[in-house]
Amino acid sequence: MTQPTITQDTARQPNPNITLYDTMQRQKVPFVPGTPGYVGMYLCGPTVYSDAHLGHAKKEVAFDVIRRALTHFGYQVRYVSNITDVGHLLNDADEGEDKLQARARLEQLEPMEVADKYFWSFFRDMDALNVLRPSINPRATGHIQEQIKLIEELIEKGHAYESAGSVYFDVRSWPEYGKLSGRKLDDQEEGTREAVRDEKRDPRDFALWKKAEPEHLMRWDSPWSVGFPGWHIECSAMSLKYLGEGFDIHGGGLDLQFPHHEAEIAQAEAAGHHFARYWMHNNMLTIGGEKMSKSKGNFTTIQDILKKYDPMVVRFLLVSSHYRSVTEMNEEAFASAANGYRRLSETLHEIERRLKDAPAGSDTALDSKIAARVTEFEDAMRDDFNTPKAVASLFGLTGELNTALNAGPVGRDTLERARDAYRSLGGDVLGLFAETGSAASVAQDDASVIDALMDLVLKARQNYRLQKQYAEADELRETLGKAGITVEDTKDGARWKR
RNA sequence: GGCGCUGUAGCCAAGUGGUAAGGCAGAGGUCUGCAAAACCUCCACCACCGGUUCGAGUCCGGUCAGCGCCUCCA
Repeated sequence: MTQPTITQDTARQPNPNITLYDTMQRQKVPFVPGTPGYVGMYLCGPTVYSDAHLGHAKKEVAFDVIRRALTHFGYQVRYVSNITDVGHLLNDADEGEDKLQARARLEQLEPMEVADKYFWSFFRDMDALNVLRPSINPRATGHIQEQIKLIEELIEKGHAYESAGSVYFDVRSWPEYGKLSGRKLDDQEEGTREAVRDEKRDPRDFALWKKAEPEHLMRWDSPWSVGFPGWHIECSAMSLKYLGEGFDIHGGGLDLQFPHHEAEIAQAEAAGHHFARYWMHNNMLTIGGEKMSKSKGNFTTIQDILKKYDPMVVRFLLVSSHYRSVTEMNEEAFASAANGYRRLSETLHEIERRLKDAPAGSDTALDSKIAARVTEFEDAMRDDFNTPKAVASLFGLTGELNTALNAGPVGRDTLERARDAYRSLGGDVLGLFAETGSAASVAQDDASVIDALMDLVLKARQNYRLQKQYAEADELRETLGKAGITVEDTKDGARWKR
């Protein structure tokens, strides 16, 4: 899998006037990074205890596109996304077996084997979807010391307390708790079971450190007990470690807004740190109007969908809706995406074919159309990363180019501008047009053999056609079709594709 | 119950008060030996009822329907 090259256009202004929707302020605001020219962003990554599904794909692709767009506009981006490999509890009642351990028992593996198994499968899926790897990919189990240190700071400042070997955040000591999600403490239900409630000063206090039960496998030494860190503390500790005080963007799924992100903020700020300056949340992926989720069981894993559709089609479908909108998935949506995406990529491929043998010169009228579409695309992305609008610009460009290509030869300079527009906007920014299909998997040697054979076959067919022996010509076309090869007759002769 | 969101054509999906982007599917056409591809044309009383306004999908109020969070979740 080749990672796309991000080209930096030094002529671009360092301030591209990007606006984004900040969940904390509940409105679109101008994006101004803390350090001019640089962006630090953190994305809550997966808990590696099962295969990723399409909901995870929406989140990963959404923030990947944001990262790519920021890079496109000239920022240097440090993208940190964690791996949660500590087995947190099955529910927030602070009781019971952890998710990793449960899975390990099921698969007859050590908890860390489970974590690594799904760690690798996660990146296999993300690579297929052309999601760029994080700049830094910290694992929670590798940062126990940092988490303990943050907990100590919180105890020292009077915002956390130890109880029976566990440590809890004291929500009543931090009035700002709830500011991200707009909740008041009194509104919240109490979800904790009786036994644990006794350990807490307030039922809404959440765990920073949990004392391990004897049967709990993942455990570390700490000043309070042999145990494991709470659910929320890793993200506070690791984002601050790798991005520093007051980093720019914190992202995640809308369903993490409360309690996870709320807790992250409280932990960091109560300890005296400056936390994220902008909060961005992607909306959910739905199926039949309902959120796709592990617990509902209505999920499709990325692995399963890739058996049916090209990963670029999946990605195209995801960027066809806005990251803050719900994305509805069904068979018709996938089929629609497959057909639409094919039209875009076929045009790009036709341009690249023509470039092999293009006349010198350029078409100034077409050049200005291309330039207008590039501007249109970039304006859409500047406006809170409006990918559906940006995709519409690509379709506009595609129609204009196909009209010109149908009309006759197009000059090399113009073809190169067109190709660069596709590769830069559709490729580098939206992450499309990565060659991952069967065509890319054919070895180079085989490809040249196939090319030679196809030249021969098409020449024979052309002879039949010239002699008006259409039955024979059509039979050749049908036979090739059954082998997965499409033959199309054009003004410039026949062409084929797999 | 509390907080919040959404309802735009058969499907997916944008939309910053000024006569509804885009894609897919569908219909007709151009091109072609026929196909295919491409291109052109056509295809929406914006859930409902009030209100504000010269003007509302867009703002306000209400009704209905659906969804999310408040428990693990992306």
